Amino acid sequence: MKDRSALRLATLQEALASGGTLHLRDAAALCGVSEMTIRRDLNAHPHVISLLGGRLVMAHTPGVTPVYDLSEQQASRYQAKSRLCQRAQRFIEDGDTLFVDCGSTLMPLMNQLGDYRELTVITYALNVANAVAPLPNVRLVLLGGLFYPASQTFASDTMAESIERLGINKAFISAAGVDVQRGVSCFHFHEVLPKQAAMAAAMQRLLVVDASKFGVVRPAYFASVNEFDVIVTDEEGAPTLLRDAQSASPTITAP
Amino acid sequence: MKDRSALRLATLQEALASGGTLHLRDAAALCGVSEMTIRRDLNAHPHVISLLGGRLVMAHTPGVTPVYDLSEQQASRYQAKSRLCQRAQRFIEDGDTLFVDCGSTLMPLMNQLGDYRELTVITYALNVANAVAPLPNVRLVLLGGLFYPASQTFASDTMAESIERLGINKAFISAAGVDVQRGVSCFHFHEVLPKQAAMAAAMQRLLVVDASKFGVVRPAYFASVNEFDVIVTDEEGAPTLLRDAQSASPTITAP
DNA sequence: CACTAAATGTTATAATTTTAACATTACAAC
DNA sequence: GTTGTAATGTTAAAATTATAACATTTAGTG
Repeated sequence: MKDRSALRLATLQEALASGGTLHLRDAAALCGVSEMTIRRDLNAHPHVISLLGGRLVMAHTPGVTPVYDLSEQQASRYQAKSRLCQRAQRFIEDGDTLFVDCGSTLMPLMNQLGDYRELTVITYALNVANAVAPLPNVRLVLLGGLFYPASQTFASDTMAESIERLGINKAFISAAGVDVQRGVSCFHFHEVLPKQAAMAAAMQRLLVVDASKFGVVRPAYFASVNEFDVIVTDEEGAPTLLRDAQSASPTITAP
Repeated sequence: MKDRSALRLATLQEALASGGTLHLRDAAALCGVSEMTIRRDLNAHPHVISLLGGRLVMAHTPGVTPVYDLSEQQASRYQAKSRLCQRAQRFIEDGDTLFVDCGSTLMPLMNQLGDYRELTVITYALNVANAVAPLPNVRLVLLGGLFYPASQTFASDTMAESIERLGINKAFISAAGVDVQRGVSCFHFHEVLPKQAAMAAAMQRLLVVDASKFGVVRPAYFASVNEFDVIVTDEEGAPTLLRDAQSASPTITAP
């Protein structure tokens, strides 16, 4: 008589598979049993569906597992990223076609895109695509290929040509390291090609990095500092720090 | 003094951006204000973050918006889809390279892919990609392009060539209508090319449809019934119903 | 500095969810 | 049928979360 429980779980799982939450009482009605039974089912298999304040959600849904490790320190870093994107946002105009790089730096920017009348976003990052997909005013172009979980991005041989064919207005590029002598770098080699292609195709190149990346060098080099038209950052010293050792001069935005 | 609220919201948004939930009390501590203030912030902007039983989650997280329309009738349909996919699953072998079509029909199948040792999934649907992305044993190839919200799929001119270059083992195709005379059809025209390309490239073509699609014709025709090697369905009468009017004979799986 | 209004905090109360304990029902073996 | 066991239902109490009302603080203004 253990099948019953499994069958109910399957029912609920399917009900939730298409996305959404289900109230405990609805779940009970759906299966024709009491709420208590559903609770017991869920307790027996906590990995499939989780109960969040009386509502059932798929356990593997990204964004359901609790976050424990939030120190004050991290909070301020989050705020920093948000402020960084607020500054970056000033460069966006209605009707723009934006290339949006991978990583978490530019995510706050995506949340602010709903305010515009019409935009086009081009990206090769799954998290960026997911953030933009629900926005009705944003046209989304995802550059596909083989998925790399580490960076949540796609990569393919033909991505460079695909990018060339697109009319990119502004390229928002993120980085894991920025050094005046050693250039701009990231962690993963498969990110290099799309970044370079986007920078080559774009009319304006904007590097968005918080101050913690300065003086850091990561394995995958992809550009020199003066290839960028604008550098959006959050450190006061940044302008002099960057301008010192170079002849060309990107606009540097910092408080 | 409205900036404060916005700043807190940004903080929380960033805290949640990496995925996870945050308890109301932690959120309050994080921002250095009372829980009540966080509640008020959230109420003012209900579209960014939603409060689920005392926990904050990103509102756009797939699987957080409530499901309202779950009648008994639909419950049985969900079960039907699940059973359908259980039957379809029998055709999957370890090491396979699968093309997975768009729509909700094949979603239950994605939840069962974690059981295999190694698989490759090729798709042009965002919801399929999101379901598969977290699985460590599945290699994901997403066919990119312009995003069509109605079907959660991508489309591009070069998709057909991209598919040709891939070694597809089995193509799992879904449909919105199946008629012996008028063929197999779907709602959106931009789905036709990828479906046809996948069918052409695949070694085995499997049509997965529940019985409610029989005798239905939808705007976009993409194949005739006998182009499929296998038809996975859930109606008892299906085998005779389909085999009657055709000379070629796909294997038809039904209870 | 006083004054106003908005923002935030505090508290009590209401509503909801969770837990636990015990009652009932359904099923299987004899 | 009887009996035993597992599954499910019911109910009350505990814990948590949501709401509302009012108190307090804060920022801006003349």
